Amino acid sequence: MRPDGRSRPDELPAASHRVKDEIRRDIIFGGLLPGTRVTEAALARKYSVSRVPVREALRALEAEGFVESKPYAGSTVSDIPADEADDLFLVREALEAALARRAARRSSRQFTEDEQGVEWRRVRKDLAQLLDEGDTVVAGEDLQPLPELNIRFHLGVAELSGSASLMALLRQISGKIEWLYATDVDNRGKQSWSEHRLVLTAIDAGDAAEAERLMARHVNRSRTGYRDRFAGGEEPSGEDQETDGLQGTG
Amino acid sequence: MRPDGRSRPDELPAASHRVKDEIRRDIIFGGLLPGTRVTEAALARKYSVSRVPVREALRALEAEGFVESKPYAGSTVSDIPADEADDLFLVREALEAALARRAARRSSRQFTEDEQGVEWRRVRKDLAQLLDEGDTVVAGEDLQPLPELNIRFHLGVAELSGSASLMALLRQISGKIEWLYATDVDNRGKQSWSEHRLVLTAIDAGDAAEAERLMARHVNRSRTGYRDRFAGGEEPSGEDQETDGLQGTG
DNA sequence: CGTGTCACGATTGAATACAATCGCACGTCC
DNA sequence: GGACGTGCGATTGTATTCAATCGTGACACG
Repeated sequence: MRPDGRSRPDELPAASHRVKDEIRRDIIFGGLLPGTRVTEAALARKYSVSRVPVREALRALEAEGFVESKPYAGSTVSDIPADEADDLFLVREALEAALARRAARRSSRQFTEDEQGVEWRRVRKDLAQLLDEGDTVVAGEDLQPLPELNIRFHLGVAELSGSASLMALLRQISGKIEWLYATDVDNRGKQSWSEHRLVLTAIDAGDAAEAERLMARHVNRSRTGYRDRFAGGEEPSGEDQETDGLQGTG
Repeated sequence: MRPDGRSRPDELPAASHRVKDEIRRDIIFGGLLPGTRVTEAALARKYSVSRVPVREALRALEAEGFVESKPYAGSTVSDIPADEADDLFLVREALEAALARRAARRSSRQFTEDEQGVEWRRVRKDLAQLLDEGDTVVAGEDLQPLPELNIRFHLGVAELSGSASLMALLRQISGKIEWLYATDVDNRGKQSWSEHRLVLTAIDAGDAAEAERLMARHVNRSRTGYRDRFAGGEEPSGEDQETDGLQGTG
């Protein structure tokens, strides 16, 4: 599934893209904390490239919202206000529900038309391996690799959906969320991971409605889990119905 | 409100950013059709800069999903499959509902703390002018400038929300949607625009729930309008409830 | 002592120069 | 005649170089 971002196996990652992924990874998991200023020269030295690919990476990350830049003032790692977490989760729920639904629908169509089916099967196979890998981690002590596996799973489902636009959106949102509470993996990790297999099963069965429902529930549980743990119910935004529910007047 | 992206009035746009906005604008409104290959040299000539800022702009637009690049193969304007439209609308609804709610909540707090209130008032004032401008356009014959005004309004609300992350998400989604059916402005334009004033009124009143509801309804009407006009009900995704509705089990 | 000005180092923005890669037409060989 | 290898033009990727700007600290002045 190549959850690293690019999907073609034949393309060697240009330094610009490689650096971009590295920096983003450092931001989400590693030590690059919000607010820290990152200079192009330092990044260039760190990744053994010139400043040009670093600049391109920073522009891309700026568009993704992971860094903020001002002309002639440099770039700093942007910080996520914790009070945005709940909203991010709400958006993510709508997004991932759509992705799971599309993936399931595509799965049921995949057997007839053999076009690009090889690609689909490859991603599906990688996802299976990913699930097993995650199970091994969950069974062990050190849950530290779980957040990254989590992102890779969700991006894998997104890739199954076949929608590049929606997948790009997910990369932003899931990255931000994982970034927000990678520390909480000890609590939600085990149960949350087990839900992934359910979602994938529904996708395999081609049950779009079920896949959508399970994924929405999965994300929603993460949201409430996060809120109960960190925010402590600070956002009385209508709580459990994330949209108004009355519609169709148009 | 400076819906062009940068919010500080004191910063002069770097060529990289300027070119980025220009290209994106050309993609959404202008003549850059999906699938067309764009070479760096041509863009550099067109905007009278060197290739470097063009490359940075392309990397940013690639991250935003407006162009696709492969190493040593160049960049092409990405195309939005029409069948993603409905999902984009669903995500946008959740996103804009959150943005409107945040804006309203922030509005009610704005009078006490005078911090950055000047910024808020500036954006609010620009929005008022924008509404009037749009009304003038709607009253006239040529509705062509309406899509851009539409984006600017929604980005303005996003700016009122105070959340940079969510605003970045909106820039992608709203751009894509406006890109999808800027042609349909003749149909939905007039009524859709009138709804903007309602939303802004609710925000001014600080009524978070009402602002959220109105914005969600506004986006939802756009969605159904688009679906009835273009897709013709090809997506039986549960229709009018965009999420499962059962939650809170976690 | 506070304040405004200015010069300098550091850093970013952009342009030019060079290297690497791809697509394609041409030619050769079977 | 067709398949395959090759050379060249075009384009992208990267490095180097230079220009523009910002922040800061010293210093003179009121």
